[in-house]
This record gives sequence, structure tokens and C-alpha cells, in this order.
Amino acid sequence: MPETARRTDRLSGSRYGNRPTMKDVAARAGVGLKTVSRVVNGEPGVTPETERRVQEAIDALGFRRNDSARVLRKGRTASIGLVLEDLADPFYGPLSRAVEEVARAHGALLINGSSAEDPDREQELALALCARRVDGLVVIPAGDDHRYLEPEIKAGVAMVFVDRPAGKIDADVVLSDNYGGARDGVAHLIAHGHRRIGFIGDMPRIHTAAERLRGYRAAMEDADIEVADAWMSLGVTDPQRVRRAAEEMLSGPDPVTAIFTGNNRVTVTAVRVLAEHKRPVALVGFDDFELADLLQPGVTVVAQDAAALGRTAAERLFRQLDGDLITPERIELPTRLITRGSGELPPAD
Amino acid sequence: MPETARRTDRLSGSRYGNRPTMKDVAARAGVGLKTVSRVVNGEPGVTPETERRVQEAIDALGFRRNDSARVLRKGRTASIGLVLEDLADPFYGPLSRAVEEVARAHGALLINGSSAEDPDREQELALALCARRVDGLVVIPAGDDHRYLEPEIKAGVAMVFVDRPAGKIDADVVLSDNYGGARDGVAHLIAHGHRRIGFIGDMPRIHTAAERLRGYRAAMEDADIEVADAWMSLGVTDPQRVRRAAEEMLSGPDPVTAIFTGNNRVTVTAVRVLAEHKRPVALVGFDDFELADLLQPGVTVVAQDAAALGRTAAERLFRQLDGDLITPERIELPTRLITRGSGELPPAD
DNA sequence: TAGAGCCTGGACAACGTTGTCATATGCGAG
DNA sequence: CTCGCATATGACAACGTTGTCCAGGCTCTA
Repeated sequence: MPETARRTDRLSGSRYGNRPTMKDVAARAGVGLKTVSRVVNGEPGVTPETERRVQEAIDALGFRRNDSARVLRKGRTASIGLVLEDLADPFYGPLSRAVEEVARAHGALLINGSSAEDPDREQELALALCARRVDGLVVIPAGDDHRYLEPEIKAGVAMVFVDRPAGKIDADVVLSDNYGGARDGVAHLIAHGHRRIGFIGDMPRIHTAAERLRGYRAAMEDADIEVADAWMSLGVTDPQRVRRAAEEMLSGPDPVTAIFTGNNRVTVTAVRVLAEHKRPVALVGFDDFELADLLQPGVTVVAQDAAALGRTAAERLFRQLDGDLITPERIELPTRLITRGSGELPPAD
Repeated sequence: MPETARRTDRLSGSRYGNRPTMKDVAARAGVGLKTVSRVVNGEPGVTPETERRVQEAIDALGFRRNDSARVLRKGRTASIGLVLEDLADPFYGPLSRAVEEVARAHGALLINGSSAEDPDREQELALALCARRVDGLVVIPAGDDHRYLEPEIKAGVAMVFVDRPAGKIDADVVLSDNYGGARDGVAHLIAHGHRRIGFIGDMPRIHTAAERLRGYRAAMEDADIEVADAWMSLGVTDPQRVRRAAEEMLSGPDPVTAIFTGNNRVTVTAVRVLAEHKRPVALVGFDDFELADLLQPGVTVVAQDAAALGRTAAERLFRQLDGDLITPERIELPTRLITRGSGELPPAD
């Protein structure tokens, strides 16, 4: 279809509004090209007088160094990439911000993109960032096979996976203790007298969801409670389906007296459903959220520290870049149970 | 201090894990450099057999095109920059995401950074992005003087300002109707019988804050209500100070019966304070927030559409890049009053 | 005053890619 | 059999910057 490149292609050949280059600055200041480079980079060996002339020419022309050329020459971009699931998800805001702060402290820029939970899009994004020659990549995996990144790692791109482990490759991973957190949360409900406890979570192919489910099962088993299939609802996140799932658990012949929700979004919807429900139902959610304390009752949650996840991952990334690291590691950050009322309601059957 | 460049500088000279280049691929496939380029870019004029050999070499070597070099040659980067205030602020998540979606639809990547409401940092970031030669820039201004961007615009960088207008330059701007929204919100309180209405907002040097204050004043004036100084609290956003401000308004000799809050974060803190207050106090907030409907009472808000702001701005940016635009425009998006209870409480004096 | 040494400044190649242009090859028509 | 043409391929310069290296002018000392 692309029949021999068009000659008039807007993108080819002529630059946009052709910017001044160091050569232009040099000509105007009446000095050599390299002298301009020296001034721009604050290198020593330039007379104050010469420097003044160059600076003047720079200001007059509105010159700005072309970092693409610089990168090409130096081999490093001073930028890192972040592939996450959804920038609009409140969980990733602080994470992203934390990564940015660390990058900034290291003089690097952050380029990011959302995978929308689609493995293909994750790959496309990650590779596009590699083509831009980011120095390193922080990835929140959407897929479960990351062998496609092996050539990049071999080529020297630093890489850290966050929130979920990398698939089929050996790499640094920073996680929350999803299993332990969920177990604690469910155990908390059991400690308050509940035995019929529902679980609503994401698809178990997502690592965090699977781990939280595992924690739920473990807590139940620890208490010698047999879990009924009707109590578990997996792969359910959109509000309508969460609503239906919750309503079913609450209405069957053997209704649950408490629900454990597997993430942020599910918890919020569950709160809505329970608010309409006549009988009080206990609730513990994974992930904290704003205003959880202001609801009636306050929502008890297993909180993870998104900022700490981001910060830890980014710091590890830069340690890789500094050559400090040898073996890939798996770092697990603890979660924290925050009691606010909803998780301390007694069973009402 | 940098005494003549160090010879052993890690960053200079040798590449990291020296990646294969097109030249390497060409050598391995036994073809010319340009032929590899053709295959990589899907240009026509290559025999299937040759293409196969080249593709094989690419896979074997793990080659990935170096976009920095490509950019240097082509003059365009297929990436746009976004300078916002704080990625962790829930208002900017959807905005950022919307910009990203539009960029993606145009085959561009998004590079972003947070200014943390600091004009110097905004400038530093914006210029760093320009040095990377982004094709265009979406800026949520922190400062009020953007003349420093004039050379960039002249050099052909597309530019759109969002949420707040650009300062001292003529450029495209996409805003919410802050004035009208605030006026409607306050008028709503007045319509429900309130006359002593407090206002808590950000520093008036921030455009949105100033506009919302203006809306408040206009609504009061429309109703012939004289505003007492004690009712207004400006430049106050951190929770502790908002708390104190609210408490003062509510306790004086002439306490307010309703409060209009100038943004998200202020509203949330106000909700906390009012929840502890004995007398019911009406509340309308600028900006919607999650769970506003679940609180007791639900919080009435003036909602702006963050995603629409981002989308509109990004689309305009790409229209600039396509050469479709001529005159800078100021686009104002309407706000929407969402009644949920807190704004409909009658005055209780 | 001559030679050594330092300091400033510039010429030049290289980074990896793409656009331009030239060449080689094969094929059909005259 | 030769000429012309289309098609496949490659050589080469250029993009804007930085690292290397060299030249010229200066100061300082013997």
C-alpha cells in the first residue's frame, strides 16, 4: 500500500520551523562549534568574555540543545519508562508520582503509558519505550510472559516489575504482600465471629487477584471453614457484575454475613450494594481509598502503600543503572489492616 | 569543579551492552544497510527472499531500531509532553489518561511530569521536554508567565494550555467554566434560603481559584448579599488550615449556614469538619469526587469533566500539528451541578 | 630571549538512521 | 541482438551533538 515514499511527505526532509543549531550559534557568536557546546554544557576552558558572547547568541536565536542528537552521541537518554495499567486508576497515581520523584532526583524524565490491562498493548508500549532508548523500565505487568524483554535486558536496559511479578523471566520484582494481607483481612472477619464470608475479586490470571484469593482460602482453612462455591466470585470488576455477585451471595439459602473484596473498585461498588441492604453485612476491602473513614460505617481495609511500591521499584532501577546490583530479587512490602467499623460488625443471621 | 572531563566516565564513549545496529544486521544478512532500513520500515521494493534473510538476522541479533537516531534524521519524535500539577491528584488522572488516548490514536507517546505547582519547576520541565523535541506540549500552568515558551512555539512546537490560561502569551487554552460553575453552585445555596455563605478556596493567583471566587462574589451580588470578610478564606488547601478556616466561619458571632468549597481537596476536608459539627451546614463543592454520593448526606458538587478537558486539549494539539489551525482560541467547557443532598439542606440558624 | 608548559579555541570524526541518487539485473519489444 | 525500462539493491551524505586531538598564543623561568 505505501507506494514508494511520497516526495511531499510533511514529515520528511524539511524540519519544522527549522530551529537554530549550535552551528548557527557559533556563526553568530563568531566562535567554533565546540566552544558553543562547551558553554551549553558548562564545561571549563572558556573565557568569561567568550562565554558572554555565546550566551548572547543563544538568547538571541532562542537556541535549545537537541537532546535527540545528544542521546545519539552519548548513548544514554536520562529518561525512564513506566508501563502501568491505567493512569486514571487512583491506585496508580501515587505510584506513578513516586517513580517520577525518584527519577527526578536522578535527573531523569519519566515517560509513561497505560496498557489498559492488555498484554499486547503492554508489549507494544514497552518495546516502543525501548526503541526510544529509555535507560530503564518500570513495568506493571498486564501479561504473564515477558520473554520479549530479554533482548532489551541483555542490551543493558534496567528493568523492575512492580505490583505483579514478571512472567517467565528472572527479574527484579517489587510486590505487596497480597497473600498475607488478604489472609489477615479475612482472619479479622473470622475473629469477629463470621464463618460465611464471601470473596469478590478479579480474574485469577492476574497475580495479585490470585494471591489475594489464596490468602482468603488460607484464612478460611486455618479456621476449618469449608468454602462454598457460591461464596466466591472471580473475574468480576465492573460495577454491574459486582453488584449482581454481591446480591447473589447475600440472598441465597445460605447467605454470607461478611464480604472480602479483592480491590479498590470492587470495594467501592460493594459499599454501594451494602448501603442498600437491610441486614448489616461486614466488609473488609483490599486497598485503601479516600473517604473510607467517612462512610457509615467506616470501611475497614487492608492498605498497601502505592507510593512505597513505586519508590522502591524506581530506586532499585537506578541501583541497577549504577551497576550496584547483581542478582534479581523479589521484594515484598507489608500491608496494613486499618479498622474503621465495617470489618468489626458482628454476623447478623 | 568538573576538572577536565574524566576519561573513565561511565557515561561517555562506550555504549551499554552495545546493541546491534542496522549495520550489524546488514552484515549478518549479507545485504546493504539501506535494505535493512527498508525492511524495518516496511518500505516496498524488497524481495520476499531478501526480507526473510533480513528478518532472520534481526531476530537473531535482537535488533531494535534506535528512535533517537531516527528522530534526529526525521525531525519529528511522535511524542507529546504533558506538564501537570500532580499525577497523584485524582483530578489529573483521567485528564492525563484522556490525553494519552488521543496521543495513542495519533501514534504518539506521552511524556509527562509534575510541576508540583511550582512555576520554576514547570518551566524546567517544559523546556526539558522541548529539548527532547516533543512535537507538542499540553501544559497545565503553574506559573503565570509563559513567555519563555515563545521561542519553542516559533520553532514549531504545538502548544495547548489546559485548566488554566497561559500567561502573557497568545495561545490555545481549554478551560472549564469556573466562573459560571461557581456562580451556579452558590446561587443554588441561595435558592435554598442561605444568605451567610462561606467560601474556602485556593490562592487567587491560581486562575481557577480566582474565577471561582469571582463566581461566588457574583452570585452573592446578584442576590444583594454583602459578603463579610470573615466568610472568605483564600489560599487555604492543606487539611489543617481548611479545618481551622471552616471552624472559624462556623463559630463566629455571625456563623455561616452554608459553605462553598473551591476544589476537591478542600471539599473533602470540609466534609470531615461538618461531619463533626452539631448543627447541619449546607455544602456545595467545586469538583466531583468518588463516593460523594455515598456520604451522609450526599455531597452536592459542581462537576467538571476532566477527561473532556484532556481530550479536547489533545485533539486541538494534533490539529495544530496537522496545520489545520490558525488563530489561538479559548475553549470553555461547561460544568454540571449535581445535587445529592448537602447543597439542599435548609439554613439552620 | 628562548624554551617549556598552560590555556583557549577549533577541526574533525563518530553516533545510527533515512533520503537521494546511482548501479545492477532482468525482461520485453523492436 | 540491442535498447529501453522497471525493479531491486547499495553507496553516501546529512541530521546535531560530543569526544579527541591539535594549533596557536600566552606566561613564566632560566
